[in-house]
Amino acid sequence: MVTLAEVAQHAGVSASTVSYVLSGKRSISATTRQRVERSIRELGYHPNAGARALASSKSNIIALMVPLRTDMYVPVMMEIAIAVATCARTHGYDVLLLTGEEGPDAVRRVAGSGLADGMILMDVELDDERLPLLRATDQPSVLIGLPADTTGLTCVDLDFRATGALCVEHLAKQGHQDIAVIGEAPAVYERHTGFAERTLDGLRSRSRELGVRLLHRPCEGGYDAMAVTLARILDERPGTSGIIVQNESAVEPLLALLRQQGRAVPEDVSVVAICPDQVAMQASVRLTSVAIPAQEMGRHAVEHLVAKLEGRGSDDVVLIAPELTVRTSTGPAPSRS
Amino acid sequence: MVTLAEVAQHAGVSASTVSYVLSGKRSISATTRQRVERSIRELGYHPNAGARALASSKSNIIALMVPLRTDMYVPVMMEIAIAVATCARTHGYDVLLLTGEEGPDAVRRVAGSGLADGMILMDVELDDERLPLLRATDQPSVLIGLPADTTGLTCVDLDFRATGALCVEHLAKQGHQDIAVIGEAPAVYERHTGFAERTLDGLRSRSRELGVRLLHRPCEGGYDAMAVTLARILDERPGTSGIIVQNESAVEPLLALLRQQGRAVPEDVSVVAICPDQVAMQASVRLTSVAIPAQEMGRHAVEHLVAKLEGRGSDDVVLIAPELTVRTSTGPAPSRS
DNA sequence: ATAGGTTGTCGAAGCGCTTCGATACCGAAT
DNA sequence: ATTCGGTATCGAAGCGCTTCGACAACCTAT
Repeated sequence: MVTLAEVAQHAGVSASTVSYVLSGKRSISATTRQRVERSIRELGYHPNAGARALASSKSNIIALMVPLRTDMYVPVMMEIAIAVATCARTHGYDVLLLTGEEGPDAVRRVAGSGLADGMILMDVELDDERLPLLRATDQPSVLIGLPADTTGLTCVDLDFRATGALCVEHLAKQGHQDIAVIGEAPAVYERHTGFAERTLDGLRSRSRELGVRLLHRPCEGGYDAMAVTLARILDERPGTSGIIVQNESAVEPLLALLRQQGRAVPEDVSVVAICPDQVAMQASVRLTSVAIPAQEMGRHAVEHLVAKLEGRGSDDVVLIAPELTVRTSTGPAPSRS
Repeated sequence: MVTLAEVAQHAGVSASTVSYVLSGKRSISATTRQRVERSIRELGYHPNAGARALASSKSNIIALMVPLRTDMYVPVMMEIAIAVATCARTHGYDVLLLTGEEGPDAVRRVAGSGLADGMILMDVELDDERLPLLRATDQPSVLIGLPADTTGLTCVDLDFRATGALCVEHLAKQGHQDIAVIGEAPAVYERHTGFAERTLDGLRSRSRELGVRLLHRPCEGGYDAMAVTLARILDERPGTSGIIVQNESAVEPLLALLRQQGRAVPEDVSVVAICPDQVAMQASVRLTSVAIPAQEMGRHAVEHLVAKLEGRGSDDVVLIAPELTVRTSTGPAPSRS
């Protein structure tokens, strides 16, 4: 293992000079710099992470806390995680993967040990138990998701309220009067995951404004649960001509069931999904959808955190504006006959 | 930030004593130990990761390199990653998330900087460019997946050869004579991802042994591609009564298409999937399947790596035996009429 | 009673790096 | 000629921890 001292000796300079060449924190003459850089290359030098962390009290590591559950939004979570890792690297940071399992303890451990310079939390609940700790330790952090109380916190999320509104608007504009919403599993609403409630809020208030009827039903996802949910919806509101789905694992079952019942999409029923673009495009019908911008969220989170770590950050809430992409699953409402 | 020295002072002992209490590397009297532990608790002491890494030249971090692609086996990858993180924690290790993006450079960087004590590589290709480096730097590592040449490497994977054989066996035993295999996307075979070829190998040799006809077709996944692939298969082998799918994103489209064509599962066609249990159970038909044991693979990988790091490891290849779970998508072959 | 072995504790020497003066040199301004 | 502000470099002091050798204090077998 090559050390700074060896590089210094090889280049005929002092250790501190090499360090300054590396960090650029003091001016170094061009000739010296080149000599040092050459030695670094020739010896294949890599600075030792531990020593660096100790001396500078910065680890250049960002901790990313992902939910332990693997039963929901898996592709989204994965995409965010990868975006975070990739983006962090471009800023010179590595990413430490923490699972939700340890819960608040992980926050304590990471903050206490100086393992990471800051952390990004995913799957934040409305009243998350990690938040008090985060505030108390003033650990630089960014949340992906929106808790109930955001004071003193930096958050990034899709504007789910606007997302809901946008979906209703799109359908209403096409003349749909009776709209059904197939939501996440009941457990999600019970856990108060925020995004689900905000979406619902947007859906409801916009439909009220536009004077369309809205029926919301949570759904476990999967074929059987979807069958039951859909039957109930059509029973209660036979005139339903627009459906909004916010549940990845309900999308394909829904389409299969509609097909099976002889309801054509979009001639008889229009479907709007809130899901990653990939899901919308891979489905058996190209779905009109509002994308969940996983990459963008990951990138934003990292950039905000890095800004904080460099002292130019601020606490604020970034809501990404939703974008609705029209594909072939929505069209004008069938004329009422 | 509380330091070791402060704990020592508070407990009225020397710093080294505290260190030995923490590490257990030398015997400490019960009374002293308790006094120290109390001080640690009272002061809320957390050892500094950087200092520890520097002094002991062990970071207690495992690097996990995940593929950058988010278009394949996402749930499996995620599950493995989470299993790795969770299991690593039980052994006192944290996990550093590296994306495939940096490629071999990441190996160099991590090995050189002492950032991680060892690494786990996912999505290993038959002739992976990271392998030479791994061998050269004798970086402790474990691969998830099987490269062409495993000398000097430790690998963990599902025994895909046996998996293929098992699927054929199950169908053959039920009297199916004409079996179709819907495989991964052509790109996967071109990339020589190993597992696909090994599965195919198992499928082919077992079907030869059992005297059943086998037709293998790669498939992009998604509804449209599946429609084309299925049509071709049924055109070429109208008598096909058993289908084996190894492609998560083809499963649901396949079932939808069969339903649409009036082919009942399992009365007319039996379907066996090679996929995570969750996919098999959430599908519109409970699928008979061979599970991809993501958790187990992650756990194995960590345990092997930890063993290596503690000096009791050995280079070997662990192939996890496949298990076929019979659900409701397979049954006796329809009588030939 | 003495040598020999345990057991429990301490002090000090680093691990490889960053960073803060201090120093030496240069040209420009007085 | 002297002073001043810059620039380029060095030396040394730590960062917080681990670990090794030393050393008391004690127990046991002779």
